[in-house]
Amino acid sequence: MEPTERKEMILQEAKKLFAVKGYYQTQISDIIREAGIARGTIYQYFKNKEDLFVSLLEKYYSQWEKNAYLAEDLDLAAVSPREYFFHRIRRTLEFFAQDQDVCRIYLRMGLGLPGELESTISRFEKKIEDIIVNDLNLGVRNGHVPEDMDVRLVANLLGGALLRTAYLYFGSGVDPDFDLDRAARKICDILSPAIFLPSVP
Amino acid sequence: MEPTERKEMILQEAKKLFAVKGYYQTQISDIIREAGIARGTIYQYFKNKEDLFVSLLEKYYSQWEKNAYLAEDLDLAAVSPREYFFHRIRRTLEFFAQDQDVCRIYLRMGLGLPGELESTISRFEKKIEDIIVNDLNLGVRNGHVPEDMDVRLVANLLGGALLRTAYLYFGSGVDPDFDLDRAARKICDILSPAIFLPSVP
Amino acid sequence: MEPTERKEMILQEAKKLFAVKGYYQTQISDIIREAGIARGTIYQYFKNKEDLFVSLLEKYYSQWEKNAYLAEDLDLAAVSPREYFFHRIRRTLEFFAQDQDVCRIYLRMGLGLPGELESTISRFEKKIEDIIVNDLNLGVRNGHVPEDMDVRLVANLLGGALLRTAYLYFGSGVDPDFDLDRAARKICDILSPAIFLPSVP
Amino acid sequence: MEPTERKEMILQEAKKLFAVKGYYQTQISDIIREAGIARGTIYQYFKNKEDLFVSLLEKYYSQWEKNAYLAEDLDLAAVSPREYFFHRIRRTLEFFAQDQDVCRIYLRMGLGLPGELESTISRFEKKIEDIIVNDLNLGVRNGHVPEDMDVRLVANLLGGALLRTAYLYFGSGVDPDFDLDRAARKICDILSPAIFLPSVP
DNA sequence: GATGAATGAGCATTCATTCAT
DNA sequence: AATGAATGAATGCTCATTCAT
Repeated sequence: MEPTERKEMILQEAKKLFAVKGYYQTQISDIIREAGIARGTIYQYFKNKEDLFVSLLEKYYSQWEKNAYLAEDLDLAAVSPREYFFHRIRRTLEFFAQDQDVCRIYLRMGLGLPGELESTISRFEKKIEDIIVNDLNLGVRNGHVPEDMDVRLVANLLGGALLRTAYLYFGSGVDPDFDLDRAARKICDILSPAIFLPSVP
Repeated sequence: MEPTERKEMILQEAKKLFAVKGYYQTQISDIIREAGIARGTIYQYFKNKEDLFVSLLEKYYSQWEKNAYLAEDLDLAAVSPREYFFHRIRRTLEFFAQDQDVCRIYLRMGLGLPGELESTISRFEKKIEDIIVNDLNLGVRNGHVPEDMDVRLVANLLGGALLRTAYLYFGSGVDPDFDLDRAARKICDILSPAIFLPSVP
Repeated sequence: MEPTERKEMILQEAKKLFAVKGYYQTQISDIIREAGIARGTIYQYFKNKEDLFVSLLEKYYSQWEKNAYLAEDLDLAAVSPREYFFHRIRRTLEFFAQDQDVCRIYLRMGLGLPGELESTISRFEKKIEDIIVNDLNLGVRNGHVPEDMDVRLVANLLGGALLRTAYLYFGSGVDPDFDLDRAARKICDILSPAIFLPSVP
Repeated sequence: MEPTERKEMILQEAKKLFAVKGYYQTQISDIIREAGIARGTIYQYFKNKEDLFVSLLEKYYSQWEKNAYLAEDLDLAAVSPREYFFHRIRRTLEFFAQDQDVCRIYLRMGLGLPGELESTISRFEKKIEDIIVNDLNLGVRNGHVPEDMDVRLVANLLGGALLRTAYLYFGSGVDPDFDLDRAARKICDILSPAIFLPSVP
């Protein structure tokens, strides 16, 4: 086997494991077992475990970067803004669709907490989704939300949007002067057109 | 010190550490040092490290649950759908605003990868944000996007929404029949009203 | 409760635990739980765990000593040697019969190895017993051993005798000049009258 | 060094330590110091401390089993019952003679109680031996016991026999209907021919 | 005397990394 | 380049003992 092939193969096996078990719960022993190589061999290709994981991230990061910027090939003058937006979304989905493992790793879902912890934290995320789904179904029944809405999808869009925003605002320290009402109002104003029928006040 | 106080104090110190260093990189030694207690004391209040972390998650989860459901006290007949939506958002932000550490832990930002890994993966998230910010600024200049838009906020809303959706679709296996175009179109249609001026095609 | 009573009660509970779980596997926590006392109380009556165990041993040792020497009250001139021997045996059995826990502790059966170890070592002792039982049954069938012999009892007598002798000879170092044949012959000569019918060569 | 040799070497060193200090008081640190290996090396050959001890027991158990059953090679028709008995005894002594450590471990003398406990419990065994020795010497002086008797040996035979029998009867619970007199009589009848001169009543 | 929260020395075990072959 | 036995720093956890109340 070519050295390049072998390095690639190790990365492949490591990726699967990291995606499922996360960084800490994936042992070098797991990787060499799956890759069918000797313990020392891994250190011929990677400085250490961290370097192996970074290589993985870098590899897919550069793939994604190429992919993401390709969107700029689009002739802005020729496509409508919505079309341009559509392509951005499509390219992003495309990137993650090619590899569920990369998806899990980049979306921090497989950082590897012991089983119980993982499920406790997932329960929180599931609950948020459920609450939004309930609210949306209520909105549909009351005629405030389009009947044909994919509520599961919208619940994820809204949940993802809100949680990320919370992190933006508070993740690196909470500003004591932060105006909660104003922020909530802004987010509400931005997202409302996406879910409510135009007639809704 | 009361036993309850002491347990609470340990949770406080552990929370700070877990938020900054994550689960694996936070050692029991760190916690006892910060809490100023003896090694064995932690095991008087918690079965083990995992139990301590779960207690933390459960504690804030139940706080959040109370908080989240309180929104249902709102008289649906009395408030407009948008007002209801606003309150949901406000309550969520409120929960995370009270504690940056809880915010980091629940949003899986502090699950603890070694420094280099953490920054590599953050770079990816920052990049996504930047690309969206650029696109939005372009939209502003071209008159497709409201001039007074808080682009940083919207970039986070969009980024969070899209990434979470990607995980929804691909996180637990990629369906070979998945229709990329259709999914992207749906997402685009839902989110477009939130960013484009009504006049944009 | 009187202090003396309380000390006695702790000894009672500790004895039961030590007999079943052994010294190391019996925790102070076990003892205070069974005795229904506080952790610190035990140290009011005993210097430490070791002292508690020693107190236990000493207590029964002195009881046994009294019991054993009482045999000397027997009027040697009045009883036959066999009667005297009988009384010694009876007194010893009597001592152990009064308390199975003391029996287990003194006979080193409950020194507390983790389950697997305990059973591995017991298997060895059971095996020895079985071999002797087999041999004796063979002897009965061949008419060398009395038909009414309690083979299980004799197997234990012989096994206990032999193993203890092995320890006498080799437990504190093996003499290179030790004459195996001579020793085995001596033991055989001593024990043979106890098992074989007088007619056996 | 060959892997097999190394495993063997670790077992050797561990055996010595377990024999002297017992299971609990023998630390992994002791073993690696004596074996001159690194801490982790032990876990390359044994799952854990318990597995190491079990391996030790199993190893010698199987050696003994082979040794014990070899006795059955003896042509029963060709040897007298006493000769057969002699060989059994010889084989058993032979097994323990080869290794004082194995002797101590199997005969539960090295199960490792802290120094003081060990000596307290030994004192009891020594005392029993002394009492029997005294009695036997008395018997010699009175002409009831053969003059050339090895009293120390017989004391150990009798002590071992009696103690083991006590455990047989009471170790796993004391039968309330147990007939002490009858049992003592039986034991007395069995052992008397082994010690008394034929003329003794 | 009694209590039980607090203590911390001590221990088994893990696992990324090395290096002689 | 490949191997895998050996390494040992690092870590979570235990449990007898203490001492302020």
